[in-house]
Amino acid sequence: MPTDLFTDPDAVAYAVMVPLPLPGPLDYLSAEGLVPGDYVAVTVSGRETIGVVWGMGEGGKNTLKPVLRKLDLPPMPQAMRGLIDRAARYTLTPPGMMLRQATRAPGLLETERARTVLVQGSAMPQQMTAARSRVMEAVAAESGLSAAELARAAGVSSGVVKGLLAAGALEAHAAPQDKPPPRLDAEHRVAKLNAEQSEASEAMSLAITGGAFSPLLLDGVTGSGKTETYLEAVATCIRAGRQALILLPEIALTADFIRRVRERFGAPPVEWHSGVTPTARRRAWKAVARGQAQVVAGARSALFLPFSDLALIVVDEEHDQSYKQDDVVHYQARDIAVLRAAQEACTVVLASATPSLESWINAETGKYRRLTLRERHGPAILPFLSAVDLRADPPENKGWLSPVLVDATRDVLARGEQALFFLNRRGYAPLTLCRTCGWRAGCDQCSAWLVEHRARNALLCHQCGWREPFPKTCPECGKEDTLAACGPGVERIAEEAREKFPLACVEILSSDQTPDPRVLQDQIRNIAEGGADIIVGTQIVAKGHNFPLLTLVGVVDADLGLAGGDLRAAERTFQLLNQVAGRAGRAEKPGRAMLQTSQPDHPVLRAILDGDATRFRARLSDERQQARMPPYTRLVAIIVQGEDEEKVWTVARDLAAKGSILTSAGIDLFGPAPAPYAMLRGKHRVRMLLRMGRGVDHARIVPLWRGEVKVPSSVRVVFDVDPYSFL
DNA sequence: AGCACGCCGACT
DNA sequence: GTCGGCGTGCTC
Repeated sequence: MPTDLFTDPDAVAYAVMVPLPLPGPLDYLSAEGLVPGDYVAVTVSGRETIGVVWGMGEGGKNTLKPVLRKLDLPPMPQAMRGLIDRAARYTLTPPGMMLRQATRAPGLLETERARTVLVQGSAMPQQMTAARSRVMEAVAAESGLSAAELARAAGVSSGVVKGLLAAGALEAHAAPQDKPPPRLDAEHRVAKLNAEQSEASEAMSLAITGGAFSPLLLDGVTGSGKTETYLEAVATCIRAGRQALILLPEIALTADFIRRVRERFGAPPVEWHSGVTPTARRRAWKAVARGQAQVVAGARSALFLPFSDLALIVVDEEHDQSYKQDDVVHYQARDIAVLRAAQEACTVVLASATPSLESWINAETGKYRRLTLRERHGPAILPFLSAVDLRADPPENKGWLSPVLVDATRDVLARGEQALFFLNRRGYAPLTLCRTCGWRAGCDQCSAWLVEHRARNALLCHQCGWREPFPKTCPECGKEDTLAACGPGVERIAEEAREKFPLACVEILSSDQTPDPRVLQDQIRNIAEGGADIIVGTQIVAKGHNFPLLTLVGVVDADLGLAGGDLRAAERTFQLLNQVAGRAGRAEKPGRAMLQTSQPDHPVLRAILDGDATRFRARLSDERQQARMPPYTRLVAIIVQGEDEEKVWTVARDLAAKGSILTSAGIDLFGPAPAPYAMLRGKHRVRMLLRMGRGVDHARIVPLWRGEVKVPSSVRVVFDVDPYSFL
């Protein structure tokens, strides 16, 4: 790097985006003739960071710092830079934080070590022994192997390889250290599709080869074979030599799914999720950037991988809540997937048995093309659904399982089949109180009750993770044996199940049973294979796994999700209960699902029982339109938070005082009001909500408004565009 | 996001 | 008299 860069006639200023929460790119000097998309190393406040050239900078300044070096990585394509700009603008996030999502791989700044690989040489060996010809076959079959790997692949000693190298039959070459992922074969095992599936898969393939932005909604009932249908579209991408991305909710990214891809294409996809090790992460990122990764199966963060030639994005279980990221950056991966497909001019398939209202409306209005799978694959039929009216059939004293459900369970167990009791509530009891003085166990740091986990003899805060031993006496009045558990969690239902069915093996399936997802997978597999008679589970049982012996699902409290009055409560309950009910009878045996409820006439429960999803969504859609709610309008949720309650309220009130900026632009402002969790992890939280027509340019108005108020750094104002959580 | 600079409490 | 708490402000 020349020290006289300021006087170098070739030195040019470049705008470089860095992965930091800055309002825009920073300017640096370089004489290397960089182009937009080039990855570079720069210093920010004295620290070396990765950056991406975003455009030309403002020249003429003598104070600019130099670009340290250009990195040896394929440049970030224009489509990806466009995605980052647009996603940042829409979500009211600094663009650098979006870039951060796209550069989250270790070792990008380091120069990659070379490794020596062997290729076929020009000379022929004088003597061709059996061992030697095996080596030559192996080198022809798979390229990019080191000497040791080649010897292994051919089943010979390293001496044979060395001999061939000396004879010139093999030649050594320098290659990047990271081996490309195994090749997938589109013809490995082509699936036999039924008429409906073929039609859908052909429509997808046509869209892919068409080379234009095509959003598709694959609406297929549980068990209709959505996965094998879209995998045929993935095959089309592979045949075209292009790339495909399959997004799954983190929890559905299991060995089971990877196995299906391997069976179809003869090799596994590149994986990208929180469980991937740093080395594998670096390899995956580079393989994607170099166009070597043909198929990536990943969680929502995989959307920000630097694909060089993306032809298809599949968003499986597109309705799933976990696509909404709500930590550092707030975004809805399903929406970003559509945005990315628009940038790449490629196909995006949103697949679900219970599509989200947003996607359903987009299909109704023709924005998305709908592909429907109505037939359930194979012999399995949809479960028989019924409501148990808890007012007419109440559980006996101190229980939560009604006699009707208990009887049905007895029949199922007598046939050697499995029953599942579903309750979306971890722990033993959601509330503990003292019968003498009325004390309730609450978290000091959050406005939430502590949940009793009896197996661990502890009280836990489900918001911040606080844990304390279960008290022997009441902390308030000091009396013994006065603490009462109120309401059920899965542990308590399991206890009741063990009392009612002492001979049955009862297992709890809940995310907190084990911290290791692999152990959990093993546990699920063991249970699915008959390791339990009765399963008591939270919503993790709803996601993807097959339980072939399961023929009865009892939903302990079908009303649970309906309370709380949040926008999507009805929709979410509908999706969850539908999926849980769909767990029953997936193999040869017909199943039934019983929903315990005290409001059997509630429209959501009626819709589930009738199985008429279309009418349900039409009704929901009307309601939203009447109430001027999404997707007919856009919401922006705002949380003002900080440790100092007074400062938090001052900021909130100052923002509200400048509300005329919003109202004159056609934006309604609600609040400020204390958030439902008014305190979380020791931070006070005040909420505001903005509502506007879909045509309002929130990305222009909202920052303008926010800029009018001076916010001390001890208070944070967090924006959540299209919020899902209202806590 | 890090990180350095800057004013007010309990200590060798 | 100092060491250090984290509030505030900056990064081309």
